[in-house]
Amino acid sequence: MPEPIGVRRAQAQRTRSGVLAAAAAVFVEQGVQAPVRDIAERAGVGVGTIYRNFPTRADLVTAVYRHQIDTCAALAPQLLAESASPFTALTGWVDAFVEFLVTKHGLGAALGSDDPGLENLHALMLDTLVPACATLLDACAAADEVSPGISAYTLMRAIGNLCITGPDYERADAQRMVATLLAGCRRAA
Amino acid sequence: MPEPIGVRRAQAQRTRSGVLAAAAAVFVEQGVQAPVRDIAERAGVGVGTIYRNFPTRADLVTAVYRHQIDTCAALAPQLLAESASPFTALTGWVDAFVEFLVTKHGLGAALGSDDPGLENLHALMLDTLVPACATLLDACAAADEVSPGISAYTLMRAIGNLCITGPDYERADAQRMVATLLAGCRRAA
Amino acid sequence: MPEPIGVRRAQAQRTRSGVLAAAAAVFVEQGVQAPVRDIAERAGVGVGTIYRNFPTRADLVTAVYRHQIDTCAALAPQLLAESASPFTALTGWVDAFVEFLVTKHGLGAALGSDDPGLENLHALMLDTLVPACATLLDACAAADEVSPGISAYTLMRAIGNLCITGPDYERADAQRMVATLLAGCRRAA
Amino acid sequence: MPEPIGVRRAQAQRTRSGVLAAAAAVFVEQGVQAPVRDIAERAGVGVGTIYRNFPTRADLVTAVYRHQIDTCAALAPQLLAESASPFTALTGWVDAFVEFLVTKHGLGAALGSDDPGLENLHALMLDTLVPACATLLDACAAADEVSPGISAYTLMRAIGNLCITGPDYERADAQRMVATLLAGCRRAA
DNA sequence: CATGAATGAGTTTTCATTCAT
DNA sequence: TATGAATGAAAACTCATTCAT
Repeated sequence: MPEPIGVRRAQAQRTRSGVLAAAAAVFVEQGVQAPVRDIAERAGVGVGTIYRNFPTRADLVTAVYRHQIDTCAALAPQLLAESASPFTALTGWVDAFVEFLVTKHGLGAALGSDDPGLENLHALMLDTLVPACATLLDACAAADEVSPGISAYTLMRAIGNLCITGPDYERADAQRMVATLLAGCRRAA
Repeated sequence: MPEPIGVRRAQAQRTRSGVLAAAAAVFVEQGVQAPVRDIAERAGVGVGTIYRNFPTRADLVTAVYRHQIDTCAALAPQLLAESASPFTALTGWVDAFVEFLVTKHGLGAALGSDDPGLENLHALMLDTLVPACATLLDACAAADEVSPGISAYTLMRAIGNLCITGPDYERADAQRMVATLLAGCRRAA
Repeated sequence: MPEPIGVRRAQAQRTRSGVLAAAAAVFVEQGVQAPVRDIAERAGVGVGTIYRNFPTRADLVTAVYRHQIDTCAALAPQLLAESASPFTALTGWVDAFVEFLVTKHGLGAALGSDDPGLENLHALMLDTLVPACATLLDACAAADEVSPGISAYTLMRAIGNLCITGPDYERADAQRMVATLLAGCRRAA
Repeated sequence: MPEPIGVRRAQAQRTRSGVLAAAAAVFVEQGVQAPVRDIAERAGVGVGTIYRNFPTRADLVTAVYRHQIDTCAALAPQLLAESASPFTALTGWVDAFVEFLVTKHGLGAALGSDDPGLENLHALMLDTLVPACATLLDACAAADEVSPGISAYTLMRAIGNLCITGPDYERADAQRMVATLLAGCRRAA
């Protein structure tokens, strides 16, 4: 009774999705360094399955955040088109980015980490988020709203760092500091 | 003459200093979570010596940074007295703080960590650095140079985070972003 | 057919049994505080396997002795039914208990230990062996063959202690002393 | 200024006594396996001093208990002379022995241990306590008060074991069980 | 393809013991 | 002789990773 290939593939995809959802949840609770076993248990699969689908931890981390990263990137042109000024668009976009970061405990640290295994995530950022942010920054610079000397990458790393929360420095604090940083960018213009 | 205490004490002090130096170096390379054994090897001592002098990792981390923290704190009143304006003093102090942070890779992360073993370091900051910074912030607020809504603690955590460096986000980037953050504080005034 | 579960489970069971056998042997030689690594080596498994199957030392100790403890407990009602007098039944049961103890060097000490990790074993005794012994003691007391003032728990602890053997105080000595203790119980009646 | 030898020797003796007192106290609290450092701290000396005076742990343990052992041994002929019957003398002597054992937590276990380092203590028992006890036992046997088949050594080991106390099996329980054992000896006569 | 038992390297931590002073 | 800093072997425990089924 040879199974139709499509069924298998669909099942495999479901497994993969389950792992991603579990990993996302565990990352929120424990950070991206959480034990593989915890993720496997949460997903209801064996650890082997995790390793099959995501040979390295970075692969898993990357996959977990790829969709949200893409969504975030896509927001840039949309905001630019809708907003009254480029800086307003930038502000809106950064708000969304921050929201993304503070919801995923540990990702900020992951972005700032020099763990060689997290290169993929870095690459993903460089390839999608940085250009998106750069578009906005360039528009702001063109409108003379921010200094042209600030690179999108550096700004995003800074924002990523500011979003590393903890006791006595929580979500709201991170949001305020990022807003302050943006204000500093504008003033520099 | 049961013992020439002075000699022994001097030797012990030398050992202790050697451990501190080794730990500082290893922290720069590997962060404050570096294996105790690595520090012992670098210091040329047994692990037991580390544990004798610094029973917990936090004790070691704290000791490594205590002197510089104290120095940094002492700088605040001095700058306030010398500077043309409170904000200039604040800027100068933050420069020194950043210098301290970027030199000690991993300390920024340590400050932001919720690792229970790092409470001592937290306490040290709260007890010395935060009041020093608060003095400057209060002076700035009194001179209407910054918004009164920014707490010294939050600002320092933010600066600490901004100083988590890595590939493509290095010392100079951190310094620029901190300056931008400060500019944002001023603008808010 | 994602997995032939039965085979795996059987193998796991075999591993578990092997660990139990190895632990039993090592306990005889070194006592229940023997290094985990020694047990792992004797069993031909990694230490991780021990920890997987028996997260705490107490879990392992308990598992090693559970079967024999249950068997011993089950003997009590049987002997009571078969024997000419309650005291004869008690004597027979204590013989079996002693046999159990002297075969497992170190268990007597384990029973007497206040090591918090051995609570499980204590609990196991209290839940199974003590009631079994109490049944016999009560019957003896009812028949006026022993003094009613002796608690089953205390008697078993005493017997456990008497069974801590060593050079110049071996199995036969322990047996004789336990018999003497029992004789003392009877005399008190 | 050459010190008079006698002064030095007296000082050394004082040190030795202090160590013995400290060791006795620590043994009561932690058992004879207590860390050497704890004893040194309690005695207010360095660990080196302990090792100088008592190269092995057994030397220390033995020295700690030697005086009391001697005292206990000396009690035997005295009780035999004073008592109405040999068995009464034996009972009194055993009471004293038990008192000695239950006051020194861990000594009972030490007596029963096959730790090769505790041979000295064993030897001390064999040389002093066993003969003392044997005198009493022999007298009892001669008076037909106990069975002649019980060796003093075995009886003392048994008593030592019965005196290993712990939670739920305390001093009073040990005393009762020892009394029961003695009763058993008598009955056997 | 999925499973999860097994592995063992890596880390922390404790303490007996030594030895320079 | 006394000191106690230093040592390092020993033991516990964790978790990433492999692989037989």
